[in-house]
Amino acid sequence: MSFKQIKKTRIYEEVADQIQKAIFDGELNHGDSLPSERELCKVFGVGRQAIREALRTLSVMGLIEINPGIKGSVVKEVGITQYMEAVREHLSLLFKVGEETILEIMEVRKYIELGISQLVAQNADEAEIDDLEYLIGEMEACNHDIHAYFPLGVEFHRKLAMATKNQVFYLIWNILYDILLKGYTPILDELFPDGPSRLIKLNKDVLKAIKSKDPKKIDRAMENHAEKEKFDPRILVGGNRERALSRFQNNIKKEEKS
Amino acid sequence: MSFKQIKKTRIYEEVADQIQKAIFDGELNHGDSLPSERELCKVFGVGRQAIREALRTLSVMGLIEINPGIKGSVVKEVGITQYMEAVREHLSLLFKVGEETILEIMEVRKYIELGISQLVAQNADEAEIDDLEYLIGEMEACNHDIHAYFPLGVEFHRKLAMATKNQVFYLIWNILYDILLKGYTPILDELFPDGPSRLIKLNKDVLKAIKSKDPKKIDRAMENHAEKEKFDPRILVGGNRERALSRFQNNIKKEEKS
DNA sequence: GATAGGTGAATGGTATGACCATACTAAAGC
DNA sequence: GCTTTAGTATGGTCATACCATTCACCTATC
Repeated sequence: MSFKQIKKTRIYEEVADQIQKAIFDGELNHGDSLPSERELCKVFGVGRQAIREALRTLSVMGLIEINPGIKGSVVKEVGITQYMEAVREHLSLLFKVGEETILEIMEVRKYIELGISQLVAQNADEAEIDDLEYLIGEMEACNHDIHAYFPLGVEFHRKLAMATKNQVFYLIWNILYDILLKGYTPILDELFPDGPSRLIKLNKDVLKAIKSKDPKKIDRAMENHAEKEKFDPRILVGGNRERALSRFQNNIKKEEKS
Repeated sequence: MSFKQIKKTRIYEEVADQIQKAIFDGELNHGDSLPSERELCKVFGVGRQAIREALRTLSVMGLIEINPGIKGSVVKEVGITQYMEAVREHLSLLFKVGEETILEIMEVRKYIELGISQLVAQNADEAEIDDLEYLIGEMEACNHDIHAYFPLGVEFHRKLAMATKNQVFYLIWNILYDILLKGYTPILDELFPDGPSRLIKLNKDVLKAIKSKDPKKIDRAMENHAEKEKFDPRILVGGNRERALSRFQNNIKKEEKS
């Protein structure tokens, strides 16, 4: 025997569900206007408060856009892109990033960036590759200023993510970077006291591997990149911050000697 | 010269922002009760409707829980886990999955699962490995029934994702699978008319590679797995559906001969 | 004394009606 | 023809009233 939910006590939910369904079923399409609140009251036979709360939830979910004035509520474009954008906005506000989360994100990023590089090798056109080369040039121009370099470095990887022509990759990359950058940015000087030259070289190696179109070379270059950019997340979020930081810097020096 | 926003015309937004800020700043913690709506009216000096809409948005965003009755509104636990869960719920309802999206998700999944497997090799304890072995046994027990096999197959990969001990991997995996499964499930018979034995073997190979703890073997096994499970997304979403399906089945036959 | 059941107070959910601020529209004035 | 102005429909807000649910407390019964 299986019983069903008797009823949905909350009217605004019922209203929201019906409108949502209409959107998914294609009865309401991107750009269409919804009836005004007062009309919806009549249509659904409920009070305006209920309608308003329903519309409010749909708005927060990113399905509709509520405009004051005569324009009213219109159905927004829905797709993974729009939704993920909304996610990203919220997410960057949303939570306190802990030590473990940073580390976990770094691990995931490693494989995401690996996938991105492989796809770029397959899908990028020449203009995009040229763009990337140009960026590397820009990086070298600001040789010893880590603050000038950093946005370029991020842009380089963002362009890579875009050149995959795969929006899911691009969006996941965005989400992960949003979180990581919040941590990186304030401590650039501490992390890279010797300037960006090391990082620039890593990027160059990655691009070179991509241009070779040899999956194995890309694997190696990305592995190296991930390895050398990784640092102890305690640098960001406390714990044995000092120790972690000096260990990281020692590692860099060792690398450079070898 | 840089001017700032003059004012926020919408009161409910202002209220929502303030409460949200209080939550992030730790003034309101997980489990705390918010004042009742009528009290909040007095505190903010606004009408109840504004308060309600503010609470509604916070509720949709997953920050608070609104309980009818004397309990009132309480602050929910916020973290990447909770947030991603909310995302997942919405996402699975949210959009029409197109041909390209499916293909893109498959590409991303390939690298996510690769990362998962590598991490599992590093982090899984024996009990978890035993669990996975047991699942393989279960799969073999339902040898020719693809419908009996399928949930086990999904569970196998879910357990893998969990055994990474990395929640970000787990959550991304969940999101991607939610979307893919909506497509797979209704067409199992067409996709795998010869039953699940092929798939079981792939899973066995993956587990074996993980147990070897050899990153290269894992790479190879996952590459193989991704390659052989991949099918033309047109099977799911139209287009040259018939052609795509028969091509997929021919590929299977070729494999089996070789 | 312990348990079952009732009672009331506080809460969120809904309805109604009024008014405001905004944005567009169309008529009026130049 | 252009600018200005008044009108109108919309979402945003407030106030009030009442309903439904929940929980805590009290009472009555065993």
